[in-house]
Amino acid sequence: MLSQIAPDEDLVFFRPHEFIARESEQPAGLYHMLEGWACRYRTLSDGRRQITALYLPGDYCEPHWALGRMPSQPIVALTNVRAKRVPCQVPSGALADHQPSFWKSLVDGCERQANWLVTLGRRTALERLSHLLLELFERMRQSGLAYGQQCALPLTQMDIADLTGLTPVHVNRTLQTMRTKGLVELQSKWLRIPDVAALRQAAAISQADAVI
Amino acid sequence: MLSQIAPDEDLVFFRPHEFIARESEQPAGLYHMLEGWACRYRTLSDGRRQITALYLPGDYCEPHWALGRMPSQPIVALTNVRAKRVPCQVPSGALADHQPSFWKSLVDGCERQANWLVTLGRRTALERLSHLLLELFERMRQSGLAYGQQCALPLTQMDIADLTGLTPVHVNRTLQTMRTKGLVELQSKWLRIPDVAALRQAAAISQADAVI
DNA sequence: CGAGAATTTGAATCTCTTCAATCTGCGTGG
DNA sequence: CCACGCAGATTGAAGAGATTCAAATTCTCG
Repeated sequence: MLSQIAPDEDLVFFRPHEFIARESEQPAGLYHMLEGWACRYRTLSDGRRQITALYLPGDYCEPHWALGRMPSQPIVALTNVRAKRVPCQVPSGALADHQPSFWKSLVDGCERQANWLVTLGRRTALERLSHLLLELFERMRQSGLAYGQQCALPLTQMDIADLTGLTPVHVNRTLQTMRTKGLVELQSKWLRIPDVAALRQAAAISQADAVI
Repeated sequence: MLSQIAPDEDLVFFRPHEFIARESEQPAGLYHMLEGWACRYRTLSDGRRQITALYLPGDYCEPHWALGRMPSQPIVALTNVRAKRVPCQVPSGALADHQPSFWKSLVDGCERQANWLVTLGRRTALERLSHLLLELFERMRQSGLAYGQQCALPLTQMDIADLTGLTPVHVNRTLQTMRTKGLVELQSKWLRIPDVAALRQAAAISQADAVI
């Protein structure tokens, strides 16, 4: 009984590169991200890697587990991560008030994936990077973690390459093009978007579309 | 009362190219596919198109709608489609026996998308086509619609291009390479896979991985 | 301050795209 | 029954975007 209500009982921490979940291993619970970033990915036998999801503060990692699934792709922390662990089931009982954010997390994740399929399948390098930076800024903003037109972005260019399906070298070159055009300022893990409308145009997103 | 139990009341049909759902328009219901194929897609302003989901017999189109979402991408029939329309909510009451297949459809769709992110982001044309054909064959097989090592595949090369993020021309050339190598036989909307193991290898899928 | 990680730069190469033309299969109508 | 028309499939040649490999530079942190 006591263990059920002790608040720090379910607080967990991860260090960068530490596994939060391994493929086909029952996770210890569902993680409600409080701080830090994590990602889901797959590595092919020859080393090619693709990141398939990014978990930011406020996200559930990973809603599917509550529907009786095991992780089909590993998840690692990208930064220091602080999270609340909750039982691997759809929030109910005392946690029932979490239901809305749980379902939102699940469906948002699905829709983001559908959008990324379009980006990876049909957009150019410049469009992919624009799309990624817009999405991340918007997600940070919605979590109250953006300050004006800037926010933290704790990814290396290699992480960005694995997100966008490009090589690190090409990410670097394209980022420089974008800086030259005044589309973004990105340095030392900090992102600034001087003109959101211009970046949206570069992302080949019609003004009407949602970013996330 | 009567209308609730009349069995053909909820049977609906669509013709090729007919919209099953439009972006941001409340759909008439959830469609449980009985026969035929449909797809979800997005078109960019300059005409580039990416298909983001394929609905085959047995699939729910589209589980998200039951969780209070509107379609974020349009859905059209690719062939003649016969489907059962059910209310836009998680199956309950008299339909409660559909719950397992409903949740499975939802999570399977998510996992397929995650796999496709890897394919679009990191795999070559030959690997993408191999992956697509394997997935489709496996899904048809699980629905009892495969015969030995063959099944129907009612897609044009242009559809395949929009699924794999390639151009129709390149799909054509790559398909010929695959035919030459004896990896597939594909003609007049009919697919035959002489050697599944060989095709899996071509898809850069380790033998342990699931296809879908 | 030193060492490893991350970023930047250059040159050559390759995969895939683009544009254009031709060929094939098939249903319709004369 | 054959001609026509059209969508889909096929082929060729040239070009663009991204990759690869290698090396140099800068950053970050212990």
